[in-house]
Amino acid sequence: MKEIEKAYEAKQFEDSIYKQWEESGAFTPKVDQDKPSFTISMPPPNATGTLHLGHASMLAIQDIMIRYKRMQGYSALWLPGTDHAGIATQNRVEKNLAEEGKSRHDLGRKDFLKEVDKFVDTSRNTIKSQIRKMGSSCDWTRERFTLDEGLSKAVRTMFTKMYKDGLIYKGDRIVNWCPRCSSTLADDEVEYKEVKDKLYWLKYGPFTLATTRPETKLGDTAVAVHPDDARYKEMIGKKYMIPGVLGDFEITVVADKEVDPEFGSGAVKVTPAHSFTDFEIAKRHGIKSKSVIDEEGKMKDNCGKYAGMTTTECRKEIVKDMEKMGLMEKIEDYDHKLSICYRCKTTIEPLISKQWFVAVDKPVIEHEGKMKTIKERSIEVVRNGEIEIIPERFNKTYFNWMENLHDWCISRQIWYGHQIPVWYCSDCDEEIVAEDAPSKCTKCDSKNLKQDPDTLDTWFSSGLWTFSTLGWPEETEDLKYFHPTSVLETGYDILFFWIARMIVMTTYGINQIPFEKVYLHGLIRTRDGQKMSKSKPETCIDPLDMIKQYGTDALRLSMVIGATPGNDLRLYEEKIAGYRNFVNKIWNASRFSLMNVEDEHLETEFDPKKHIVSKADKWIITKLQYLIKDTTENMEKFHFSEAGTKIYNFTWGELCDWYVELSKGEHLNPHVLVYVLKNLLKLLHPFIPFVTEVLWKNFKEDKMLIEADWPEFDKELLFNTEVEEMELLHQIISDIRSARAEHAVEPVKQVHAVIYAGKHKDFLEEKREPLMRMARIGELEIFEKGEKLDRAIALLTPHYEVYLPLHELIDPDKEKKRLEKELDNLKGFEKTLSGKLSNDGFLNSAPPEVVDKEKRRLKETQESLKKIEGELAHF
RNA sequence: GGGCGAUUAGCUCAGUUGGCUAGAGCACCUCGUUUACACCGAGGGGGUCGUAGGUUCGACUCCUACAUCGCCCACCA
Repeated sequence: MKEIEKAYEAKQFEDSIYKQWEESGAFTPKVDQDKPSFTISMPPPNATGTLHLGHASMLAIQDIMIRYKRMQGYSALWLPGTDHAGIATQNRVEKNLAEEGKSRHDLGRKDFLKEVDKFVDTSRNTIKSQIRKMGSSCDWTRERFTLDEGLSKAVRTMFTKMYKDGLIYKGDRIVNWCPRCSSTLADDEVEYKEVKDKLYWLKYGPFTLATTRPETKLGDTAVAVHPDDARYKEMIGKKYMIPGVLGDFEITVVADKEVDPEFGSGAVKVTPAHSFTDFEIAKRHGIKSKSVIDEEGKMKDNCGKYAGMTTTECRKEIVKDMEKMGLMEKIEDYDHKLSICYRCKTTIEPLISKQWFVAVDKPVIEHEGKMKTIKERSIEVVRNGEIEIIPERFNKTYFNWMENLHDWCISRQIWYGHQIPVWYCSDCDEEIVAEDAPSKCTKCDSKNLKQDPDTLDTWFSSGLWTFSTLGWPEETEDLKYFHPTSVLETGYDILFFWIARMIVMTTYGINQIPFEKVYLHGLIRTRDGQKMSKSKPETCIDPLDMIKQYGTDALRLSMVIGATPGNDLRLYEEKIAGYRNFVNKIWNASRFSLMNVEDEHLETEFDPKKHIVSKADKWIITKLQYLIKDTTENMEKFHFSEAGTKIYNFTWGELCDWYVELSKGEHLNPHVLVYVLKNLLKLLHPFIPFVTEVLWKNFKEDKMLIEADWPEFDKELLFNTEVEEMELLHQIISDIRSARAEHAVEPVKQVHAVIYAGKHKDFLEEKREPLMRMARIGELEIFEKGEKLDRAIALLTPHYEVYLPLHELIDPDKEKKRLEKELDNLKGFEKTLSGKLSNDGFLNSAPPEVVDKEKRRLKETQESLKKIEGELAHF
């Protein structure tokens, strides 16, 4: 007999349980050649972030996978870490400085970075403790940070390797420039915003042409037309002087297929320095470029009176001036998409600048005797199934993105991050690339060396994540044993940002795939499908707040059940509360059991031959076996929602509603109760680790649940005959309860029941006790068969007939109506079935077992029909 | 412009290679202090499965269009 609290209070237990797990070493797998390994690299949250639902759901899903595999006997490693998130973090610190009226330039690079480190150190601890709150069973002894010693070394090593392979080059190229961040952005770091803008029609020498950016006219060097456009055929290749606000300037007319003759006037002004398309056109035709916008988004000195203005100011002025000069034909309203910075939403200025790039179309990887580009190799590993993406439909998205990949700009003009490992000699201009800072110039021995001031794109280091965290470039035991990792689990929103780059960097860098499977989860949304956004706090659910109120287990379940890979999930508080109720239900099922169990029951090992006694035992044991089978299969297929739902239904609908209820009478069998419960706790543990571990402590086991063995399906423990019988019992009880309610028989009232049970007579006789108790029967008579009773409720099925002779309590009209309704129902069913069975097509084409089933059902329906018709004849 | 997803009860969603008269949770209605749990129990109402065709003996499930909503990608100035 145990004393257990009436309700489960999560916050009383969670922190101490987590501590016990961590201290037990269960999170820290060993390199063990006798065991298979299972590895997940945790997508590193930003070091300065705080836990949001996105993290919470990823942690829940990954923890489920890891705990499951750990219980199955794998050496299961879940490697945690944090990302320095260069631009994001630097922005945060700069913002803090701005409040003190300072800029990063006031501090200088060295002191500014000290400031950032200080900030990161404290906020990293915040996110780490929040990861623990979710119950994440990750190995903190192997925790990494993208900017720590080892990873920085990995970054420099990879950069050097790529440089030597000619994969990294420096070039003047047009880039996405964020004037606010003062940095370049990769193509996929650019977002688009719908804006209502103007389309300006300019009188442009012999042309009229449309543009959204009249200020870039100052940088125009060409006009492009479609090669087949008859209107401009004569002009191709010629040069024209164009009148402008700063005087005439010269342009060349070029023909290019990119130009859409349908749009505007069919002629495009070309500003190679400030437009991606124009840059490409100019390159194709050998046109020079003229740069007129600087890195602060202001007009350059070569812009006369407009010099120093922002592009927006300049646009206003220049439009005014053009109108004065009669150069403006008309201005139309125009909707288009503006490129903005994904971090700060500032308008992007495309401009030409000297940057570092990764060449994606250069064949450098030797694979099966062929030289392949990183692009080709990255596509290949997914196409040939070495890497499997779940759900599969994202393959298409991945291929499409990869195929259209341009050279990747990896330099960023910020201070926080991995500084590019390139040094320039001030004396001889030599460029030295090295893993470690050189002490002197390799060419002229000069000690006047200056490191490239730029840092690397954050995704460069995260691209190495799966192997750099395991010790690369050292050939560590961990690396050999745990890599390639098993599953990479993350949101589909960073398929390109991160997953694609890991595939690129790993297949090239160490000639391995980074992971075997990619599991993509969806976004968590509000109840009405909105994105939760920080700018609208009322739409956000704070996971930490939910944990406080409902417990981590409830939160985890609410994010896993109902979620399918790649699809978004709507989450709301009632849902979490619902799963808190479930957690309490399992708590109370255990509480009931432990109240009815002695120490000896807990101490003896379960012996099916000795301990399985009743048909009820056989029924629940069989159901448990099927549950074990289903759950294992679903876990293997990553169907976590399905697995969770089935365990939920078993726990509530079968164990609690029936087996525990049966146990309140003469069927109490502590051995089976303990056996079922223990197995159930194991199955539930990956989903709701805390409550299951707390309960486990009552079962006198040496090991903690986290280290227990996953249950195995045992087909010796299937008792299908008993299952059928027990389900008949459930049916009778439910039927009687239903009939009582319909006739408004008070729940406390004990009724008289007569059952004609046919071949089930002995079985029901055996189950007399629960039948009477659970259906509230005072006097029960069971016969094989007998006469119909008058003034009684009649429950008529092919397997049994139940009469409840309630005499004066029965309203004959009501009973007649009830029977008629059922009759209608059955007649409809009969029609469907006999229709099917008189159809030759069905009989010939359907599989025999389906035909048999329908035949059986028709027979049963007809039997019921006959009985009810007979009954109705008496009214 | 291209691609993808969703559309099932008032709400949120299941429905696994086509085969019970379509299920669950929440909400709603009726009843309830029976040996864990009111974070509970018993019972109940509620759906022409977005629309229109097609394939099939049989379609929520497969195919084709369309509609609505949402997402992603793309250099239309």
